[in-house]
This record gives sequence, C-alpha cells and structure tokens, in this order.
Amino acid sequence: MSLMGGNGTAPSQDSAPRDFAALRALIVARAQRLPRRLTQVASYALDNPDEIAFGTAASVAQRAGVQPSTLVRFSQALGYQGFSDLQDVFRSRLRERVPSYDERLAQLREHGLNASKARALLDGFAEAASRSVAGFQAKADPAAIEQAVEILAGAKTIYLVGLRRSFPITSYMAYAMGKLGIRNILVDGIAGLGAEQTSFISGADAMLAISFTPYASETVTLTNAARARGARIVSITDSVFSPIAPVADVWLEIVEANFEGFRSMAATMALAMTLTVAVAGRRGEK
Amino acid sequence: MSLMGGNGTAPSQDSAPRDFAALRALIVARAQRLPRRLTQVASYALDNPDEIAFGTAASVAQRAGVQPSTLVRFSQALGYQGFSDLQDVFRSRLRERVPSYDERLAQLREHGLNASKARALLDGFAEAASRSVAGFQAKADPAAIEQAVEILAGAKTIYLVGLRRSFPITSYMAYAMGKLGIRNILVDGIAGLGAEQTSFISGADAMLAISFTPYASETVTLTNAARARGARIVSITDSVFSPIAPVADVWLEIVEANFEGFRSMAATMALAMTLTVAVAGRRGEK
DNA sequence: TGATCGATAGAATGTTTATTCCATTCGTGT
DNA sequence: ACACGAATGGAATAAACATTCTATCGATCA
Repeated sequence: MSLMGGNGTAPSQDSAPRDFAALRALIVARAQRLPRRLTQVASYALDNPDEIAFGTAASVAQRAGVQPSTLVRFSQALGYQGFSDLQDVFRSRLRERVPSYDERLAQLREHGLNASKARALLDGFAEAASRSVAGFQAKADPAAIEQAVEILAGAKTIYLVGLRRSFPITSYMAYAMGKLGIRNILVDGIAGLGAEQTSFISGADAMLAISFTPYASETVTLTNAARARGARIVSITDSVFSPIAPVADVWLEIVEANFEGFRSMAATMALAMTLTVAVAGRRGEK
Repeated sequence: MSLMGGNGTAPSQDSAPRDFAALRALIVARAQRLPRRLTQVASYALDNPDEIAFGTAASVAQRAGVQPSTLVRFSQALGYQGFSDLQDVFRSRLRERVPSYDERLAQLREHGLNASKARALLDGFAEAASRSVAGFQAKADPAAIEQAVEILAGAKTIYLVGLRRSFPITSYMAYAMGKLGIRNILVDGIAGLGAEQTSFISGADAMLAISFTPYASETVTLTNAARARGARIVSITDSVFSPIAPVADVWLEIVEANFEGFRSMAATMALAMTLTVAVAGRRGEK
C-alpha cells in the first residue's frame, strides 16, 4: 500500500507508483530536476508510452537516443527496481485501457440483438457510473474538498455516519481508514445504538455525515448532537436542501446519475477514496 | 521478414495475417480443425488477447494449461515463424487504439503544478472507476451473469457474504434487495457470528459470496459450509485462483483498476446492481 | 586552476526467454 | 490387435535480454 504525499524533491525511495496516472504525474513533477539524459528519457517516455510498454530496453534506448543503462538509472531514480519494473506500469496502462469506440461497437454487434436482459442492465448501470464520475469530476469544488480534508485530518477521531444507501460508503471508509491507521468510529445505528456510539464525541473530533434523499432522520439527529458537542462536521449530500447541509462546516454536493431508478454510487465512492487517501497523506506529512 | 518456404503438411500459405482482425478471423475459422491442444490455445487466445500481448511464452502457457512448445506449434500452424511473431500481432492491436493521450497530456500541463493534491487524487480515482467499469463491460460474460440471476432468483433466501473490502457491496445489495422485497440475509461476521448466521441455510437457498485478494478465510469457510448443506453458490472474485471460485456453481470474475494501490469498486457495484435488479425482474415475471 | 563528486557511455555479466529436439503417448485405420 | 503417423510433454539449447560494473567525462566549488 503506497500513499503518503509524494513530494517534489525527495527521491521517494520506498515505493513508486504502480498505476500509470500517478507515474505520469511523478515524471512531470520530477522531470525538470533530473540530470540531462534522464530528462531526455522522461520527455520521450511521456511522448511515446506505447514504445516503452512494448519495446525492449535496447530498442527504447536507441529511439530515445540514450544508452540502455540510462533507462535503468532513470527507472531507479523514480524508485523502481529497474527498467522492467517501470515497464510493468506502462503495460498496465494498456491492459486497463478503456476499449476504443470501434471495439465497443464491434462488441455490441457481436452481442447483437440477442443481447440478454442482464447485459442491458449492466450496460445501463455502467453508463450511469461513468456519467456520475465524469459529472462529479467536472463539477467538484477542489477547495471544498481540501477544506474537508483539513478538518478530517485534524480530528482526533473521525465519526462516520451513513445509513441506508450511504452505509456502503461509510463502511468502506471505515475499512480503508482502519488499514491506514486513521482512528475512526463507524456509526452503523445497529439496534438503534447510534446515539450511544456518538455520545463521547468531543470538540477535538470530526464527523463525516453522508445522506441522500430520502434522508434518514437519525442521521440528522446525530449530526445535530455532534455539533452541539463542538465537533466539526463535514457533510456529503445530493442537494442543498438536505437538512444536514446547513449545519456542516464543509458541505460537498454529489449528484449521482441513475438507471431504472437506482442511483449509481460510483462518484460518491471515488470521493470517499479521495478523502480517505488525502487525509492519510496530510497526516503523513506531519 | 518471414518468408519460410512451404511446409510439409501445408496448413497455410507462406504469409500470415499481420493485423489482429484478420488473425482473429483465421483463428475462429481454423479452431475446429486443429488438434486438441491447439484448439485449447485458440480458445484461450480469443478470450485473453491481452495476456498474449504482454505475457511470456512460459506465463501464457501456464495460464492456458499447455506447454510453451505448444504455443510455438500453434503459431507455426497459423503460418507464423514462432510465438514471438504471433505475439507481435496481438501487440499491434493494443498499439492501434490511441484514444486521446495528447489531449490528456495537454490537460495535465494546463492544470500543471497548481492543481491541488485532492484534485489529483480525485482524478486518479475517477479514472480508475471509468476504466474498471468499461473493462468489465467489455469482458463480462453475459451467459454467466444470466446463470447467476437464475440461481439467485430461484432461491428462497439469498445469503450475502462479503467481508472486508467486499462488505460495502453486500451491504448495498442487502439494502436494495430489502427494498425490492427479496428475502436476504447479510452475513456480516460481526462478533464472529458468521457461522451462526448461516446455520439455517438449506438446499432451497443460495449464497452470493464476494471475495477479493487478500481473501478473508471466513468467507471460504462459510462458502464451503453452505455448499455442504446443499445451497447453490454464486461467487464473485478477482481471480480464478480464489479459493471460492472452484466450489461455486457460477463464478463471475471482476478485475478492478486501481490508483495508488486502492482498487476501485465501481465495476463490482455495477454488477451488484445488475444482479439485484435482474433477480427482482425475473421474480416479477412469475 | 585543481580537486571532487556526480553523470555518462559502453563493455561485461548473468539471467531470462523462445525455440528446437527427441522420446513417449495417443488416435486411427487396417 | 497391430502398425503407423500425428500430437504431445519436457528437457536441452542458443539467442536475447536487463542489469551491473568500470573507466571516462563534465561540472561545480574552493
């Protein structure tokens, strides 16, 4: 598990990105401060990722105008064991690549008119997920997210409140935070014990409250109680009119697309992961 | 480069397809008339083109359940010089789809370094979600899903088993199924009561077991116990090698993309919604 | 200007990899 | 049931490969 804010200057020895997006960001960030030949490799790598994915060290080196050993040094400067290790990440990018439009069309034709009901449903939910994620990415307010991270990172204990449809989100965050060593309490409201679970919340703590329509009244009650005890509140809702929006210190809005009346959870999940990892990163800096 | 003279049995001309579409057609056409092991390779190649593109002869052979030499013979039977020659065609397929890399690069340079860390994380998780969903949509086996729906729809009670990272999925399904009037029991393993929760499972019931690496041993135990009592098993895993894959009546594979070591849940969520709604639909028909 | 440390090129090395070869098995037709 | 040819598994082999090592070069600071 690697996270920890990757910083600018440090060689970041212990772990290098395993996914292409992070690696690309790392290369962009480090390219300027690298030695001449390594900068040359960085530039080539960003411009010709496919070459790196498929080529051999010798062939890539020749095309980039450097020695094979330079590729190894470049990889190691980024924290990888060697060129092969770096190459794996470039390959993963192609493995996970979203299929091209033509490919999808071909596949659609293959499934053809005898497409099953299950496939129709899957396609619908998949599309809803994509729309949700893309929509949130476009509309999200980075400043608000930063603020939320600030509050959560500063809390002694994070109380996670989410009932009904929001529960999968908070339960995921509880799991991930546990793995990352972030103290949290998952308020699940089982057996109506929600009030007891939050009875020790203090001004040093924070509550993350997630609630979508139709609102669970208990979430509102718990949020108000936590606020009365001085805790900071971060809320995630699908509307300004949510009863927990006005009492929150930071409020994040998410509108999920839906299919057949079932709303996606993809955008909320992505936000949950972002918050979790960002809090861990923020804490790691100190 | 390859202009081998004609070979003894003359299974093909001196030239083999250099583009993937043609090769695919050739394999489909010839598959039936090939020897047993070569048919096996043909089938594997059509199902896992990415593996062939990236793997080594040894790794592909192992996954396909044949000897490396068989891969070479297969390639030669199709008119190629050897496995590497055939592999080039599989790689060209990935090279060809170049969606919008330049576009993304420009965007990255534009946001540049002034993009917040939170935004970088969000973009990463959003991309992972999109890739996961699209990838699953492309690779999913509609017949298997249909079968899973059949089993679940026929069950008196559906037992939902998913611990750790899989719990958000099962807890969502429990919520949604509850709303739809589908009788289910969410086995959450709280207080180690997993065994008690499943002790009344019978042959009229079904279990949906979700497990990803690292596997929770309790999930395996519960699955085996349920099978021993005669329940039908539907399993969702990220690998054939999952201990719960072989004991299941239907096995669905999901490979989620990951960012910074955190795997997305978007594809699994979409599948969960699909199964839930499909089961409700199937029951509604009767 | 001279000394020192990092960067680089290119050859050497040891490992990985595809391929070939051969003995054995399997299937088929007499 | 026998013989023959094709098919297969597995070890042997040779080529390709990434990586390491060392001598040289270049830049920076005293």
